[in-house]
Amino acid sequence: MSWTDERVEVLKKMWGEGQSASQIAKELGGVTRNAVIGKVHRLGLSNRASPAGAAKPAATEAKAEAKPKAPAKPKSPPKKAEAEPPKVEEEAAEVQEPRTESASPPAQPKVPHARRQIIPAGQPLPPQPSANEISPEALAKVNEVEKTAKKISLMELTEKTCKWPVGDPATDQFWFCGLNVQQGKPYCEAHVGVAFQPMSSRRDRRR
DNA sequence: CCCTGATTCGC
DNA sequence: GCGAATCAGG
Repeated sequence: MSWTDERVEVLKKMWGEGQSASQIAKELGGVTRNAVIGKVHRLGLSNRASPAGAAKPAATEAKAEAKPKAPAKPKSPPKKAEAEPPKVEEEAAEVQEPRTESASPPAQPKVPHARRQIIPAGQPLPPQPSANEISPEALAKVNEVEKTAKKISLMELTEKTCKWPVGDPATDQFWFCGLNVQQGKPYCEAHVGVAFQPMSSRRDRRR
Protein backbone atom coordinates (compact mmCIF):
# COMPACT_ATOMS: atom_id res chain seq x y z
CA MET A 1 0.00 0.00 0.00
CA SER A 2 1.18 3.46 -0.71
CA TRP A 3 0.17 6.83 0.56
CA THR A 4 -2.34 7.90 -1.97
CA ASP A 5 -3.98 11.25 -1.74
CA GLU A 6 -7.10 9.84 -0.23
CA ARG A 7 -5.27 7.82 2.33
CA VAL A 8 -3.23 10.78 3.37
CA GLU A 9 -6.40 12.72 3.69
CA VAL A 10 -7.95 10.17 5.92
CA LEU A 11 -4.79 10.16 7.90
CA LYS A 12 -4.87 13.89 8.37
CA LYS A 13 -8.48 13.88 9.24
CA MET A 14 -8.28 11.17 11.83
CA TRP A 15 -5.08 12.48 13.30
CA GLY A 16 -6.71 15.81 13.60
CA GLU A 17 -9.58 14.22 15.39
CA GLY A 18 -7.20 12.87 17.89
CA GLN A 19 -7.44 9.31 16.75
CA SER A 20 -4.52 7.17 17.74
CA ALA A 21 -2.02 6.02 15.19
CA SER A 22 -3.07 2.44 15.62
CA GLN A 23 -6.69 3.31 15.04
CA ILE A 24 -5.81 5.16 11.93
CA ALA A 25 -3.68 2.31 10.74
CA LYS A 26 -6.51 -0.08 11.35
CA GLU A 27 -8.90 2.13 9.48
CA LEU A 28 -6.65 2.55 6.52
CA GLY A 29 -5.58 -1.00 6.46
CA GLY A 30 -2.43 -2.30 4.93
CA VAL A 31 -0.29 -0.19 7.17
CA THR A 32 0.96 -0.41 10.67
CA ARG A 33 0.73 2.24 13.26
CA ASN A 34 4.42 2.83 12.76
CA ALA A 35 3.79 3.64 9.17
CA VAL A 36 1.12 6.04 10.21
CA ILE A 37 3.29 7.74 12.72
CA GLY A 38 6.14 7.92 10.31
CA LYS A 39 3.89 9.51 7.76
CA VAL A 40 2.49 11.90 10.27
CA HIS A 41 5.94 13.10 11.03
CA ARG A 42 6.94 13.41 7.46
CA LEU A 43 3.84 15.42 6.84
CA GLY A 44 4.96 17.64 9.61
CA LEU A 45 1.79 17.34 11.61
CA SER A 46 3.06 15.52 14.56
CA ASN A 47 2.96 17.19 17.87
CA ARG A 48 0.43 19.85 18.29
CA ALA A 49 0.91 21.52 21.61
CA SER A 50 4.05 23.51 21.42
CA PRO A 51 4.36 26.48 23.65
CA ALA A 52 6.62 29.23 22.62
CA GLY A 53 10.23 28.39 22.87
CA ALA A 54 9.38 24.77 23.19
CA ALA A 55 12.22 22.89 24.61
CA LYS A 56 13.43 20.55 21.98
CA PRO A 57 14.43 17.47 23.88
CA ALA A 58 16.03 15.44 21.15
CA ALA A 59 17.84 14.02 24.10
CA THR A 60 20.25 11.44 22.92
CA GLU A 61 21.52 13.49 20.10
CA ALA A 62 24.95 12.37 19.11
CA LYS A 63 24.51 8.73 19.59
CA ALA A 64 27.14 7.75 17.12
CA GLU A 65 26.35 4.19 17.80
CA ALA A 66 26.07 1.73 15.03
CA LYS A 67 25.15 -0.93 17.47
CA PRO A 68 22.01 0.09 19.31
CA LYS A 69 22.87 -2.18 22.14
CA ALA A 70 21.34 -0.61 25.14
CA PRO A 71 21.44 -3.16 27.88
CA ALA A 72 21.37 -2.42 31.55
CA LYS A 73 17.77 -1.71 32.08
CA PRO A 74 17.32 0.31 35.21
CA LYS A 75 14.42 -1.38 36.79
CA SER A 76 11.81 0.64 38.47
CA PRO A 77 11.63 0.09 42.16
CA PRO A 78 9.21 -2.76 42.64
CA LYS A 79 6.21 -1.46 44.38
CA LYS A 80 3.61 -3.73 45.74
CA ALA A 81 0.77 -2.13 47.51
CA GLU A 82 -2.68 -1.40 46.40
CA ALA A 83 -6.03 -1.04 47.93
CA GLU A 84 -8.10 -4.13 47.93
CA PRO A 85 -10.91 -4.62 45.50
CA PRO A 86 -14.48 -4.79 46.61
CA LYS A 87 -15.91 -8.07 47.61
CA VAL A 88 -18.52 -9.83 45.69
CA GLU A 89 -19.85 -12.41 48.03
CA GLU A 90 -22.10 -11.63 50.89
CA GLU A 91 -25.73 -12.44 50.68
CA ALA A 92 -27.75 -9.37 50.33
CA ALA A 93 -31.28 -8.36 50.79
CA GLU A 94 -33.78 -7.96 48.08
CA VAL A 95 -33.18 -4.88 46.12
CA GLN A 96 -34.73 -4.48 42.80
CA GLU A 97 -37.53 -3.04 40.94
CA PRO A 98 -41.02 -4.38 41.26
CA ARG A 99 -42.22 -6.44 38.42
CA THR A 100 -45.28 -4.77 37.23
CA GLU A 101 -44.70 -6.47 34.01
CA SER A 102 -46.41 -9.72 33.48
CA ALA A 103 -45.84 -10.48 29.90
CA SER A 104 -42.88 -12.15 28.34
CA PRO A 105 -39.58 -12.19 30.10
CA PRO A 106 -36.92 -10.01 28.60
CA ALA A 107 -35.19 -12.30 26.26
CA GLN A 108 -33.15 -9.52 24.80
CA PRO A 109 -34.05 -6.39 26.68
CA LYS A 110 -33.37 -3.46 24.52
CA VAL A 111 -34.57 -1.01 27.06
CA PRO A 112 -32.18 -0.23 29.86
CA HIS A 113 -33.85 0.41 33.14
CA ALA A 114 -33.86 4.05 33.81
CA ARG A 115 -33.02 4.41 37.43
CA ARG A 116 -30.99 1.99 39.33
CA GLN A 117 -31.27 2.48 42.97
CA ILE A 118 -29.00 0.33 44.97
CA ILE A 119 -29.69 0.02 48.61
CA PRO A 120 -27.01 -2.06 50.24
CA ALA A 121 -28.27 -4.43 52.86
CA GLY A 122 -25.76 -2.99 55.20
CA GLN A 123 -22.85 -5.12 54.36
CA PRO A 124 -19.72 -4.20 52.46
CA LEU A 125 -20.91 -4.22 48.97
CA PRO A 126 -18.79 -2.49 46.40
CA PRO A 127 -17.87 1.07 47.24
CA GLN A 128 -21.21 2.33 46.25
CA PRO A 129 -21.83 6.01 46.49
CA SER A 130 -23.13 5.77 49.97
CA ALA A 131 -21.45 7.47 52.80
CA ASN A 132 -18.15 7.38 51.12
CA GLU A 133 -17.25 10.40 49.21
CA ILE A 134 -15.33 9.66 46.13
CA SER A 135 -14.51 11.91 43.29
CA PRO A 136 -17.75 13.16 41.89
CA GLU A 137 -16.16 12.89 38.55
CA ALA A 138 -15.20 9.30 39.06
CA LEU A 139 -18.69 8.46 40.20
CA ALA A 140 -20.29 10.11 37.27
CA LYS A 141 -17.95 8.20 35.09
CA VAL A 142 -18.89 4.95 36.69
CA ASN A 143 -22.56 5.60 36.37
CA GLU A 144 -22.05 6.20 32.76
CA VAL A 145 -19.97 3.15 32.34
CA GLU A 146 -22.58 1.00 33.92
CA LYS A 147 -24.89 1.84 31.11
CA THR A 148 -22.44 0.83 28.51
CA ALA A 149 -20.93 -2.02 30.42
CA LYS A 150 -20.82 -5.32 28.72
CA LYS A 151 -22.54 -6.98 31.61
CA ILE A 152 -20.73 -10.22 31.50
CA SER A 153 -21.05 -13.17 33.79
CA LEU A 154 -18.54 -14.62 36.14
CA MET A 155 -17.45 -17.21 33.68
CA GLU A 156 -16.84 -14.65 31.02
CA LEU A 157 -14.31 -12.82 33.04
CA THR A 158 -10.82 -12.83 31.69
CA GLU A 159 -7.63 -11.05 32.48
CA LYS A 160 -8.73 -8.35 30.16
CA THR A 161 -12.23 -7.75 31.41
CA CYS A 162 -13.18 -5.37 34.14
CA LYS A 163 -14.16 -7.42 37.14
CA TRP A 164 -16.20 -4.77 38.79
CA PRO A 165 -19.42 -6.24 40.12
CA VAL A 166 -22.63 -4.42 39.53
CA GLY A 167 -25.92 -5.07 41.12
CA ASP A 168 -26.88 -7.63 43.66
CA PRO A 169 -25.25 -11.02 43.46
CA ALA A 170 -28.33 -12.53 45.03
CA THR A 171 -30.47 -11.53 42.13
CA ASP A 172 -30.30 -12.02 38.45
CA GLN A 173 -29.63 -8.36 38.13
CA PHE A 174 -26.02 -8.94 38.67
CA TRP A 175 -23.17 -8.72 36.26
CA PHE A 176 -19.61 -7.71 35.85
CA CYS A 177 -18.61 -4.59 34.04
CA GLY A 178 -16.59 -6.49 31.49
CA LEU A 179 -15.09 -3.56 29.71
CA ASN A 180 -11.44 -3.50 28.83
CA VAL A 181 -9.29 -3.30 31.87
CA GLN A 182 -6.95 -0.49 32.55
CA GLN A 183 -3.89 -2.63 31.95
CA GLY A 184 -2.51 -4.24 34.97
CA LYS A 185 -5.48 -3.35 37.08
CA PRO A 186 -8.47 -5.63 37.38
CA TYR A 187 -10.89 -2.94 36.40
CA CYS A 188 -11.62 -0.63 33.58
CA GLU A 189 -10.48 2.92 33.87
CA ALA A 190 -13.69 4.20 35.33
CA HIS A 191 -13.83 1.58 38.01
CA VAL A 192 -10.19 1.86 38.80
CA GLY A 193 -11.03 5.43 39.54
CA VAL A 194 -13.35 4.53 42.35
CA ALA A 195 -11.60 1.39 43.40
CA PHE A 196 -8.28 2.85 44.25
CA GLN A 197 -8.29 6.26 45.59
CA PRO A 198 -6.18 6.35 48.67
CA MET A 199 -5.55 10.01 48.86
CA SER A 200 -4.80 12.83 46.60
CA SER A 201 -6.49 12.86 43.31
CA ARG A 202 -4.42 12.43 40.28
CA ARG A 203 -2.50 15.39 39.24
CA ASP A 204 -0.72 15.21 36.01
CA ARG A 205 -1.30 15.69 32.43
CA ARG A 206 1.73 16.59 30.56
CA ARG A 207 4.34 15.35 28.30
C1' DC B 1 1.42 -6.61 29.89
C1' DC B 2 -1.12 -3.31 27.26
C1' DC B 3 -0.92 1.00 24.57
C1' DT B 4 0.89 5.79 22.90
C1' DG B 5 3.71 8.61 20.08
C1' DA B 6 8.88 9.65 18.76
C1' DT B 7 13.07 8.58 16.56
C1' DT B 8 16.40 6.19 14.02
C1' DC B 9 18.11 4.22 10.01
C1' DG B 10 18.40 0.67 6.25
C1' DC B 11 15.98 0.22 2.26
C1' DG C 1 9.73 8.59 1.06
C1' DC C 2 8.87 4.54 3.59
C1' DG C 3 8.23 1.86 7.80
C1' DA C 4 10.27 -1.87 11.10
C1' DA C 5 12.77 -1.65 15.01
C1' DT C 6 13.53 0.65 18.78
C1' DC C 7 12.93 3.95 22.34
C1' DA C 8 10.44 6.34 26.00
C1' DG C 9 6.36 7.40 28.64
C1' DG C 10 1.67 6.02 30.63
